[in-house]
This record gives sequence, structure tokens and C-alpha cells, in this order.
Amino acid sequence: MTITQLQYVLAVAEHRNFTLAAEKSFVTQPTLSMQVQKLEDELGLQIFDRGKKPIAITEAGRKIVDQARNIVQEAARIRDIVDQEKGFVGGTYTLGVIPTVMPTLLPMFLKTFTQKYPKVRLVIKEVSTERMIEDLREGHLDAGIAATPLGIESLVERPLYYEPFVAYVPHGHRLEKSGKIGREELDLEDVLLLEDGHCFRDGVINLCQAIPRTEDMPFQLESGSFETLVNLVDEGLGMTLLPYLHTMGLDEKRQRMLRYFQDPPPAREVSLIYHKKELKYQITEALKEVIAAVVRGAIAFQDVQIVSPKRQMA
Amino acid sequence: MTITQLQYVLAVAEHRNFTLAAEKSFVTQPTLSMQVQKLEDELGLQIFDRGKKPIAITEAGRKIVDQARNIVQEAARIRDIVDQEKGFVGGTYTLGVIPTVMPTLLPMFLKTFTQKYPKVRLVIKEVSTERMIEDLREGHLDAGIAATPLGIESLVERPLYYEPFVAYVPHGHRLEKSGKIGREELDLEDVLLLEDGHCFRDGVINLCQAIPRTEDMPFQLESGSFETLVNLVDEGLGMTLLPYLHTMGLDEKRQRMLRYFQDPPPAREVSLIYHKKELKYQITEALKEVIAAVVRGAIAFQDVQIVSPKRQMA
DNA sequence: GATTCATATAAATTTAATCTATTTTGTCGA
DNA sequence: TCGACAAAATAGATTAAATTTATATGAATC
Repeated sequence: MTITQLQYVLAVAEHRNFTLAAEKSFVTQPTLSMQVQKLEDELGLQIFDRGKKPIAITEAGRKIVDQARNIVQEAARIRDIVDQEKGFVGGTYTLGVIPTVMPTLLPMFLKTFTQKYPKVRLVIKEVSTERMIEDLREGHLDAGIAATPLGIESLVERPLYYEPFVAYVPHGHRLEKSGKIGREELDLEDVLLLEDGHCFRDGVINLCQAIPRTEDMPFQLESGSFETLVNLVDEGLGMTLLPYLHTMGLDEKRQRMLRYFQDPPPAREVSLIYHKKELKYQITEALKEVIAAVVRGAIAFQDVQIVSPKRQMA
Repeated sequence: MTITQLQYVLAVAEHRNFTLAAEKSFVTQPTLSMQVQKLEDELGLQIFDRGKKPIAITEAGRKIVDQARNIVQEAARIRDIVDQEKGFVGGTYTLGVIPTVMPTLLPMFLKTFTQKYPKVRLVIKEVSTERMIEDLREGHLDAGIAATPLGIESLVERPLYYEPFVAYVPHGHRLEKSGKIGREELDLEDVLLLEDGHCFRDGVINLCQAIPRTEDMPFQLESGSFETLVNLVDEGLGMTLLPYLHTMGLDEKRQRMLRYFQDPPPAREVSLIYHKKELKYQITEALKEVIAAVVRGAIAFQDVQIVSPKRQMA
């Protein structure tokens, strides 16, 4: 049994296709096929069921694949240890960021980080929270930035900052004359939401559910960006909620349409999350430091009410 | 990097000698030397300092060796998974047992186990608790039976039974006329102890320390076996404490010299302990089941006061 | 039933691991 | 400081294993 064989198995498990898996592993298809067969022979059981299309993983195979992933990850940590010993912070580092954090946070730290750690090639991907969790597990991402708490056993959450929710209210809206808004004043039917799949959407729904109201709304306008949402509000189609950092980019006219919540304001907790195995943890630490430093000036809310990013049925 | 190379590194780390390590790995010395060198080249750092005798492990090497052990153990679990899938319970299984449990517990379960699982070759070693912990960590033992709780992070403790302490008191001793003994009646100066290194000795000391008394005794007779201790008591040199199972082998005359403790009696917790990684866990489970079943009839104390096997300064 | 896509097999080639034999290095005692 | 010894490194030959190209087989699709 070799680490290479295990890597081949992982590739097949992922792509469900020997040819593609071979390509991704930078070897020819027979090479990969034979090595996988060899391992199966050695273990005396089938990992893959080639009689199906796409290729299926056998029941036993599932467990072996999981353990193989484990071993390959642990093996990767050796390089990690070496890098740390040498004080080398470099290589490719893949970071996932949720869509509602991406446009505001990224510009804040990207330049600083790349200047401070020129040897690290940062690859940044915009992904949903669910996708991020999956990709962190599979090792396709080194870390992610998402709203927490998620409470995923295999992941570590390191809070970066707390970002309050701010209401954006059109002229003539019942909340326009309010000073500070109480969360009980919110009415979900009246709030424009992001489309499904955004955790910020779920956060808002959780927040509104604080007032006893059923979730089945008659009709709802939804969009994928706050930009659109703000425009819809301007058209008088309802109000919306924005994360604090997004409100900083609004022009002065729109700033006046913002309404803040009573203390402690509802907020989302934005964290750096990564696998417990802490691959490339020296880069993760560096990243966390840079972001924390840059964020410290812009957004320093302490006394907030954290809203869960996960849809809650209560 | 291959698993084989990591195994070679572990062998050298253990034996501090390339030649011996090669022998234990069933390869020639140049083979092992070259593979270790190759790995060092690949990683770009020295794992071993050959300029010393015996060979030293470098600072970085220490961390790499630890991780290598981790990887090799995880790799071994693949076989484990396969065995479980196939319902195969077999192979060599090395069990450590502390000296004060060995002679009484072993005869109780050994025959049953080997009959029920003929494909398992049980290798049983008598070791101290400290040695057991070390050997479990290094993977030289698959499991151990010892007094608990130990509170070792990397080990799992699965209690098997609770074994009360019983006093063995000579004729004319102040406790001879007692009915049930209270622990405050004990006086450490008066109690014959096992020699240093036995956790039962520490348990007894802990028990006696319950009464406020200094630990520095003027003179103390000590022995490595209860057999000797009992004989010394018969000679009138003091009393002693025995674990319950040991009292069952005493002849009738000696049985009459036993004095039990008041409820709940002080007792030691005897557990099956093994590494969190749970290598060969199907055998471990089988072993636990067999022992639990056999012990259930002989020793079923529930309401006991567990005495720590670790020396406590309090 | 021909076509296509995917995996398996065969044979040749390259690469890597291991062995035997020998040299170098380091340690220890005279 | 000099052998003498033990242990590790190196060299060259051998064996084993991984990988490649080329080709065959097999299952799904129309």
C-alpha cells in the first residue's frame, strides 16, 4: 500500500471516472487503473463497483476512501511541518468566501496580505456555506470565511469580527420615523431577501422569526445581490436588511435611509474556518492576523446579539 | 514520500541505530539508510543527527517522527477496516496487563477468549502502568488492562469491573476485633506495601492519606508480590491490603483473617485501555465482551468508592 | 447492431527499491 | 595520536515496481 495508491483512489472517488481521475493525477489511465486494482487485490476487496455508470463506491469502499483521505491529509502535514520548521510561508493557499462577505471584506485585506506574504499564492473562491463545508472536508479549500456558528465537528471556527444588521428603509415606510429599531418591529413579509442558498438570507429569517409569525409568505421578491435589493427598496417594494460593511459603500442619500437596531444590535459572526487537521496552519495564522488587524479599525462591535446563519425551526 | 520510508524512520527513531533498525525492518542497512536519506532530501532537512552516538533526533525530526507515527498508524487502520468488513477477527493482538491484575484476571478469561476467537494470537505482557501508557502510545501494545482513571488524553478507558480493597490482618492486630473497617482506621506505618512501581501501592497510599498523616515513614517492608506480603503478615509484621480477587485464592484459615471495609468500600477501577485511534478495534471489542461476561459472575460490586491509582499529593 | 465512451490488458520502458561489496566516518582505548 | 572496531555512507549490480504506449474488451446509446 502506498500513499500514491491512496491518492489515486481518492481521485477516482471524487470524479467517479478513471480516465478523468488519471488526468487530474497527471498519469495515464492504465497507470491509475492498475494501481487501484493492485490496492484492491492487496486488501482483498473491491473499492469501486465498475459495473455501474457512473462508477459507484462499494459500501466497504466508502470507509476505505474516508480513511484514505485521512491518511493523505496526515501525510500532507509532513510538508506542513517542514515548512514551519524552515519558517517558510508560501505555496498555494485556497480560501473560500461566502458571497455576502466577499465584496466588502476582500478589498480590505487582500493587498496587505499579498504584500506581507509575497510567496503565498492566494486563490480565492466565492462559495456558499454548504459548499465551503464540503470543500474544507475534502481538502479542496485550505480555509474559508463564513458566518458562524456552524457547529461542524471537524471544523475549527475562529471569529474575525461581528457585523451588525442594518435596516434599509424606503421613504414612506412605517419604520422610516423610528429612531432605533427593535427586532420585534420587523415583519418578514415586508423584507426583501437574498435568493436561496445565502446564509445571510437565513440569518434574516431567523431574526424575523423572533416575532411569532409563520414562515409561509404569499409572495417574495428575491435577488442574488444587495445592489439589486437596495434598488428594489428605492422603488418602494419593501425594506431590506444589510450587513454593516455593505452600508459603508452607500452614497449619502442612501445612508440617510438606514435605520439601526437597538442595542445590542443583531449581528452575524464572521469567522475564519478550517479543518481540524490544520494543514498549512502557519498561513492560516498569518491570514487571520492580517484580517483581524485590518478589520479592527473598520468594525469593532463588541456588544452584539449573534444571529445564527443556519435556518432554525423554532 | 512513501509509507515504507516513514516506517524506516520510525524504526531508526526507536532503535537509534540504522543497522538494528534495518534488521527489524527486514531489509539491509544500505536500503534503509538510502531511503531515510531520500526522504530527508525530499523534505530538505535532517531528521537524524548522525554525528552523535547513539544517533540523535533533530528538533525538526522529533516532530516529523511524531507525524510519521501518526500516518503509519492511520495506514494500519486500513487493514483494520478491511478485517471488519470481512468479519475477520484474527491476527496478533498484544495485551499489556499490570502485575496486580495479571494472576487473578488472566486465568478467568484467557481460555474462553482463545476458544471463541481461535484466529487471534494473544500475546500478553506484564507491564507497569507507566510502561503500558508509553507502549500504547508507540503502538507496541494494542490494549492494556490497568487501574484507572488515568486521564491520559490519547487513551480510551473502558471500565471492566470494580475491585474492592480488603484488609488482611494478623492475629493480635488492633483491627482484628473490628467488624467492618472504616478507612480512617488505617495507618500507613502499619501497612505492608508492594514495592515501588506498582499502582496498587499508590492506591493504598492514597487510601491511607485520607487520614491526615505525613508520608515519610521511618521504615517499610516492601515486596513485589501479594504472596510475600501475606506471608509477612502471618509473621506478624503488620497488616496489608489486598485486591478482592486475590482474597479468593486464600485458604480457609487465611480467609478468616480478612476484614472488609464499610460500605461503600474503597475499590480500584480496572479498565481496558487503548489508543484513541482504535487499531484492531473489533478484537478490542471482543476482548472487552469476553472479560466483562466472565467477570460479571465473579465480581459485581456497584456501590464503591474509587481510589485513584495515581499518587496524589493532597 | 454499429458507435462511442470507458476500463482492462499486454508488452515495453523507465524508474525506484533493494542487495552485495566496499569505503568512509566516528568512537574508544592503548 | 594511533590503530581497532563499530556503524553509516557510497558504488555498482540486480530485482522489483511504476508508468507508458498500444490495443482489446465491455457496457451504454442511438
